[in-house]
Amino acid sequence: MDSAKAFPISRNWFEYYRTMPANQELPHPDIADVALTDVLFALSDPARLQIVRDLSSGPLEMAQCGATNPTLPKSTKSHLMKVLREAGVIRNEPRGRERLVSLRREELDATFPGLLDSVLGASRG
Amino acid sequence: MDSAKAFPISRNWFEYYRTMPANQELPHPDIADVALTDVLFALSDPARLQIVRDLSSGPLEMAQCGATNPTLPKSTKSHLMKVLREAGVIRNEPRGRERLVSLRREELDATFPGLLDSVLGASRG
DNA sequence: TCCATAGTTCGACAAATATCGAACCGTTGT
DNA sequence: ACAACGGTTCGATATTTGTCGAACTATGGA
Repeated sequence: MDSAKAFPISRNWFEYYRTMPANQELPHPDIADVALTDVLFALSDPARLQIVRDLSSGPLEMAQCGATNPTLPKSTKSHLMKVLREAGVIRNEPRGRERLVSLRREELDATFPGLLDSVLGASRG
Repeated sequence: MDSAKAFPISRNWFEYYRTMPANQELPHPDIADVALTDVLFALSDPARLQIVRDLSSGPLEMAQCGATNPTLPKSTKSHLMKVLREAGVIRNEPRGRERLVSLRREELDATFPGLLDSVLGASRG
């Protein structure tokens, strides 16, 4: 009876292992499937935009990304990454215990020419 | 006592005339006060982006803007315009009984070089 | 003078997003 | 082995944003 307690809230073994993968491959959308409005929305949040700026000079391990915001709860940060990832803006791949995050720059440039450049080039936030 | 009924819901004369101007000047933000994220957010909605595209070839009277969406309630449309206006993307000025809507292209280009071009140039939505 | 028109604001409600602790897992160092 | 670490997912809650009818107004024309 307490076997239910062994697994997370109201979830069987199958669903459990299907929905709780840590440090595993995360789904990335095909760039052909992302809409311009998705990208614009992902970039429209200051915290997310800051992450993108941090990544503009190269890939980073996730820990160094929001270095500007050291008190940011990790679940929140993870969520920001998720929005960016699902919008096709960043790639997030497991690297041992950590995760390497990078901009999907080439793909974005090919699909939305000049967009990332103008956003990153803007002096004001 | 029924003088209260003469004016809209629970509002005195002063507030009434302060908050209910139709076909009057609407406030436009100084371009120096708009953040990049505000612009990106305004453009991140398909309906709003469509309006911006409609305006890319020149000012339009409001009625011709969302011509793609003829069933759109006017209050909704007005709201879309408000978001774009408050983000500094469009100008909305009274023109007799109607309103002339236009892109604040020069100002935006000067402040966020290349942004509008890349967004309008994108083939995909 | 009166009416139809274009468009804003309000107000209430619906839907999408954000926030963050708790639970959890694989990796790595000890 | 095992505990600390980095990071995701869940679930609940708070906040923002979207939707749209109703009320309202100035304008322009009949």
